[in-house]
Amino acid sequence: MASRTIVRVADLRHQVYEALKERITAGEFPPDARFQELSIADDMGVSRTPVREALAMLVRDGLLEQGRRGFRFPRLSPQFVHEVTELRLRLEPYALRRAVERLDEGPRKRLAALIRMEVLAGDSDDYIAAHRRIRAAVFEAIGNEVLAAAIQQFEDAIHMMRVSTLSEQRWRDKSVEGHLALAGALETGDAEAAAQAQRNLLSNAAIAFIDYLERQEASEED
Amino acid sequence: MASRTIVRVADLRHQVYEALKERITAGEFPPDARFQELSIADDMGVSRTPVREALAMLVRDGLLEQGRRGFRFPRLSPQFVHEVTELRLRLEPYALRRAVERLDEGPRKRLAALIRMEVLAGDSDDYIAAHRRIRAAVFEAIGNEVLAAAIQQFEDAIHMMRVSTLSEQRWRDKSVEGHLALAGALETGDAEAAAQAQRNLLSNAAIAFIDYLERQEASEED
DNA sequence: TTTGCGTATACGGCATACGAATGACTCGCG
DNA sequence: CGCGAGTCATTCGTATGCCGTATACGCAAA
Repeated sequence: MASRTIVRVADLRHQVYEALKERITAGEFPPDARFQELSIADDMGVSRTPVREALAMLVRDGLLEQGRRGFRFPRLSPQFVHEVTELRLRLEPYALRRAVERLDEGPRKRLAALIRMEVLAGDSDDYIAAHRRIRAAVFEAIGNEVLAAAIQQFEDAIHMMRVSTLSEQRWRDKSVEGHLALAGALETGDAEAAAQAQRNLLSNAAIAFIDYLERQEASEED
Repeated sequence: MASRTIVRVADLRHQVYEALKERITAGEFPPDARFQELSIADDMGVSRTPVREALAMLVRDGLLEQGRRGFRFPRLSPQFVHEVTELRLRLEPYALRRAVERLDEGPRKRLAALIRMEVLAGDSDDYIAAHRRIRAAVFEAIGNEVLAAAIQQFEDAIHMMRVSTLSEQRWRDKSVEGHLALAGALETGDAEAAAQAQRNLLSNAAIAFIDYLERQEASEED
């Protein structure tokens, strides 16, 4: 008898969590979508219990917020964007500096090569996915899990912003440019240049999203 | 009929959460305590459901961790302490600088006065509680909720460390000294001095807890 | 005495049922 | 025709039961 691979299936709540998260970050839901325990449970063929717990996890991630009745998307205000950007500007350039100082030449060049490769991604969706992989690789290189966790605490909310901005070629170009600068700094081992490259990436991201929000608002009041 | 005061009772899960959190941060449980849904539910006279959700929230706070079976206290390793300290050193002095720059003279002096008052707290427990109130006041003064959230993400775990160290007079003295320096900087509006005072507080806290861990370890292998 | 296996029990994950509260809708009155 | 009160549908919060599995304990054999 052939030995069967034992598959340890994840908890239902985690499966529901992953499924919802994927659909949300893929932009499948309109901004005013409502998330109800029962309808999700029926859709997925599970009971409300794991759905409930999955929704609670998504709230923790900042991807949803809980009103009196049901769950909605949180409103991404310019205020929030500014506050997140201030935090990111405080942590991410520092993280890059630390990573460069900490990595040996080999891993450092490998990381740079990864960035150069990922950045070639074709369309918008590919690019956004590549963006995530780059960030994951970079922040793993910090060697400080707590710091990485602090940075990634708002990663999902930030991801939602990216979806809105990186679909435009011009912002994608800016982003590629910034990442190439980052890759260059990693190759040469220039910590300060890496930090500066990250600062530029962050500034551009904030500008792009604020711009998006403003146009959004303008088109709403017609 | 006399108009009845409307009391909005919080959800059971939040009540359970608060109750457990209070007991945990008060140090009522031994380090190897096990947290089981059923026994807690029986103790509090509720069902397992709200207890389940409360425990999940405590995990999110880093106060507990979930093994295959039940919930335990996470192990606070020196590694973790160093990582948290690195993050705090990155954020908190900056937050103080920002707060000083942002506050007008009135609120700034009120904050300083609050610190001077709280710091007089008598015994260890009072002092730890006062410590929390000071931090809450300071970080509210930043005016950046996201940044405050990032700082307070590990607040509960840090609180557990404080309980271990501030019970000793010598560390409490160091802490009072640091807070007085901070209050002085707030009064004069010296942002850089405030940041420096916070750096000192953090360094001492880390040294104190590492020292505690080492003695802990030494006394375990007897 | 120790190691390994088998069984018992305890505990957590999920489903489901029930009650309560909220929000929507309708009907009636101004 | 508009506004308000009452009713009804929805949906969340909590309780509880069942099931699968992890852990612990005891017994037997080496």
